[in-house]
This record gives sequence, structure tokens and C-alpha cells, in this order.
Amino acid sequence: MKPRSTLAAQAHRLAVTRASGSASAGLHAMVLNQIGLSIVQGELAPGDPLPNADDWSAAYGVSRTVLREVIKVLAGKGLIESRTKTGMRVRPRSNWNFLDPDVLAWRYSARVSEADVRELFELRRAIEPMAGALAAERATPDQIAQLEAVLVEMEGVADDGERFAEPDLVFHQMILRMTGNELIGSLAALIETALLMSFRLSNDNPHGHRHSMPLHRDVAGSISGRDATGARQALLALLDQAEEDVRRAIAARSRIQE
Amino acid sequence: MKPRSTLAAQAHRLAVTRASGSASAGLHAMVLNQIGLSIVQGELAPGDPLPNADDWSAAYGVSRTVLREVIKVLAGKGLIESRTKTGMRVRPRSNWNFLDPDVLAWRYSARVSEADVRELFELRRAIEPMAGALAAERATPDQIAQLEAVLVEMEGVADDGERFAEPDLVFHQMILRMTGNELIGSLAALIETALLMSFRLSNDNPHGHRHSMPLHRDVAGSISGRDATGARQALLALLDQAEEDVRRAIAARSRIQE
DNA sequence: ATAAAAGCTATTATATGAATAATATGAAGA
DNA sequence: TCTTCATATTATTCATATAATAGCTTTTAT
Repeated sequence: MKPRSTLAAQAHRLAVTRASGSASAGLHAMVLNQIGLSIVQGELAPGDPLPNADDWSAAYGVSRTVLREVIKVLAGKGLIESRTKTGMRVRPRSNWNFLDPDVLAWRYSARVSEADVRELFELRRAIEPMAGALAAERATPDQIAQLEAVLVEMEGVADDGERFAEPDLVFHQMILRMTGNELIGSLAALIETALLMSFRLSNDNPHGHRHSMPLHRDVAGSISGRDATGARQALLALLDQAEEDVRRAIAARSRIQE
Repeated sequence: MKPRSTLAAQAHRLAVTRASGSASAGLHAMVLNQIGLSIVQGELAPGDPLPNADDWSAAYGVSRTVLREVIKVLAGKGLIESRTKTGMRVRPRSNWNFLDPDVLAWRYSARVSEADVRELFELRRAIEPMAGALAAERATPDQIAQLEAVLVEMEGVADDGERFAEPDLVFHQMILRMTGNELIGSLAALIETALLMSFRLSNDNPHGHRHSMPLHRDVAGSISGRDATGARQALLALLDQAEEDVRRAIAARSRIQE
């Protein structure tokens, strides 16, 4: 028996996405997002047998070529496996590559729970203070100048919830890059996801982000002054504040929904 | 002008791989590994224009279908971008997802430098002690029993360089899992890569791994005893020792090659 | 002479049909 | 009861055709 209603729902959602023309995406990217979201957000559970290639591509109104490429990409991120005769299946969560930028985005693009926030900040707390300390030791004068410039930019838009997001993101990612460690640099997607989520949650708050500027200044100051432990502590404090903000926003959200 | 010699070299290597039948791989996986390695190990540099789809698939002796799927997977890992008319290009390293299991494996599968080791252990040092602390707080009795069992298994094969690798890997990955944090769990691939590299480097050393057992016992003991700070310190010590071992092995290797 | 616009062309993107290979399942036999 | 074997199902691969797009060239208008 085939899950016809689910397929129909997926096809419909695709039609909507396609019509809205959200991304500059081609068919491939669109279908990839659809299926990726379906899996990561739990609509398709681990172990679930997926429709066979023909039916599935038909349901999305795309060719097998496109679906197949999507399948392979998802398999490359650990979400799916495809074996002859058995068909395609969603792999257990322990095989998913949660640090993949796409998977992160799919997971945190909607309905985040308190547990999701906890996971995110647990990891950030392990990474960013350490990265700050390394940055303080290794950053080139040029990089430090750039960081200061971004800080100034943040000051300029600290009261504008919309425009603050970008320089804030650049600020945090720059610190990761300044470690000179490419593995750490690849965690930029993690920070991006966290900040996007945070800004999405707090966009009802019209009070801007000025309250976080002092701590950002501390971070930049410590790095400029080559103070590794200072940078570590400043980033810890910044993360404490950020997590507190997010938790408040979630609490407010759930209070509204009641 | 097309890089004919490079293509020929790639095709030849594929033939070798195919003949040796290394992985359980299909064509797709084989070509994926070939091209992934070529890129990550620097044979194809960022910004390099890649051959067009027809020539390239011909060079590997596979259909365009297979090559296209490979391209899409690599694009999903950030290594490549493909635009119509412009063709395919290797993306700058800053876009690569170094934490992807495949990319990690490609990068550390050969000729590791001291810098590579530093990067790996910098990140492990940030993650594993923290994970150990969380594990000490959160692990279920069942999980702790499993960890102890793995420890016993390690004891049993501590003098066998070959057989020690697997339980050691399980030991470290289990700690990540016991945090209950899926983002941290996805770093299992990082630890796997590090350990495989470490074992590969030290396989001339016939003296086994018994010297690391006391520290492993400390780790397990701290977690069993719900001692978070103890677990953190024990893991730090363990990492110090492991990094020291690797550095010694690299030094020995380069001394031999001179 | 310069700049904008139209058209050409190479290249990827998408689609489709057909052939091949692998394997889980069940039937047949020891 | 176990093993062997055939078969149907499914993914995998291949070959080919059409569409879309972006860079380049030519044209054209000012």
C-alpha cells in the first residue's frame, strides 16, 4: 500500500514552493529541500520505506534524473540509504550528519524546542570560547582590523533588528576563521543556524540588539589585546546572554500560543 | 586546452581501484572517492575549471548519469559548484564542509602533516572533555555498563595493534553519544578519522596500546562515578597522550624518509 | 565611436526509455 | 528442517533528446 495522501501533500507543497519562487533554486534544489525537510522534521521517520523511484518522482512532478540526484545527495548526508530490492529507506538518526549546513538548516528552520536550543548552545559553548582564545593568539593585524570594522558596523545598526543580523553573523564567523583551523571554520554553518534561529525568534522584539554590544566589544577588545583567557570569558558571557534571550523568546512564544 | 594527462591519470587510478574492488562500492561510490580525493588532496585546486561533463565522464569510462550524481553529491559537501555555460569549478576551501565524514576521510587518508594533526586535536580537545563531563551527568546505567564492557574488551586486546582499534573507537564514540546531544554525536566521524589516522601511523609500533589503558580506565571510572570534572580532566590527559603518540610517529616517519 | 541590444553557441539542466545487475522472497528439493 | 534455485522487484547504469542559460559576437542606434 502506498502512502498516497502523503505524496499528494508533498507534491502540493512543492507546487507552492515553486510558485512562490523562493530561492533562485533549480528543480534539484527545490526537491532536495522538500525531501530533506520531510525527513529531518520527522514527517518521514527512520526506517520508513520510501516510495519507489518512479512513483516518487511522479509525485513531485519531476523526472527520475532529478529525484535520483537528490537521493544521492541525501545519502551523502547520511539521511537515506538505497539498496536493491529493498528500496530506499530513511536511515536511523545516529547516521545523520547533523553538522551538515543543509541538515542544520532543515532542522532549525521551524518549531524549535527548548531541547534543540540546549543542544545548539552546548556545542557553541564548547567551540566559540576556545576559538576566541585561539583567535587572540593567532589573528593577523589585518584580521583584527576587519573585526573592529565589523564591530563598528554592528554599533551602527544595533537598534535595527533586521540589519543587525548580518554583521553579527560575520563577527562570529570571523572569529572561527581567525583560528586558522579549517575544521573549526566548518562550524560556521552551526553559528549561522543558531543566529538565524535566534533572530527569527526575536523579531517581535523591536528593542534591537544594543544590549549585546558591550559583550561584543569585550570579545573584540580581548582579541585585539591578545588576551586569550579574556576572549574565552567574554565569549562565554556572550553565549550566556544569547541563550537567555532565546529561551525568553521561546517562553514568550509558547505563552502566546496557549 | 584540456588537461589530458590528468584525466588519463585519473582514469588509470579508477581502473586500479575498480580492479582491487576495495569497497563494496558501486560505480557511483568509486568515482565519488576518486574525484573527492583529487580535490581534497589538492590535485584539483580551488578555482580550477573542471572538464565538461561529456569529456569527464568519458575519461572515467562511466555514463554522464553517474558523473552528474557524483557532481551533485560533491556540491552538497561544498567542494564544487556547477553553473550552466560557465561549467564546473572547485569552490574555495572556505566553502568545503571539512566535518563531512567523506571529506574528513579524504583529507586524512594519506600524507598527514603536523598541521593536520594540530587541527584535529585542537577540535577534539574542545569537544571530548566537554562530552565526557556531560556523559558523566547524563549517561544511563545501561550505557555505563556498556562502556565498562568495552573497556574490558580493550584490556583483552591491548597488546594487539590491529584488534585494539575497533573497541577504542567504540569507546570514544560512545562517550559522544552518552551526551544525548545529536550535534555532538555527529562529531563521531571526526574521532573515527583521528583514530584511524593514529592507528595507521603507529602500525609499525608493535608494542600495542597498553600504555593508554590507565587513562581510559580513568575516563570510564569518572563517568561511572558521575564525576564530571574528573571525566573532563581524564579525557584531556588521554588526548595529550594520544597527540604525543601521533607526533612521535610522524617524526619517526619523516626521519625514515630522509 | 560608444553603448545597448539582439542573436549565436557552448554547456549544464532536465527528461525519458531501455538494458543491466543485484537481491530479497518464496518455491522446490534434499 | 535446511539448502538450493528461480523469479520478481528494485536500484543502477547507459544512451539520447530537449530545454534553459550565460558568455560572446554582432548588430544597431545614438
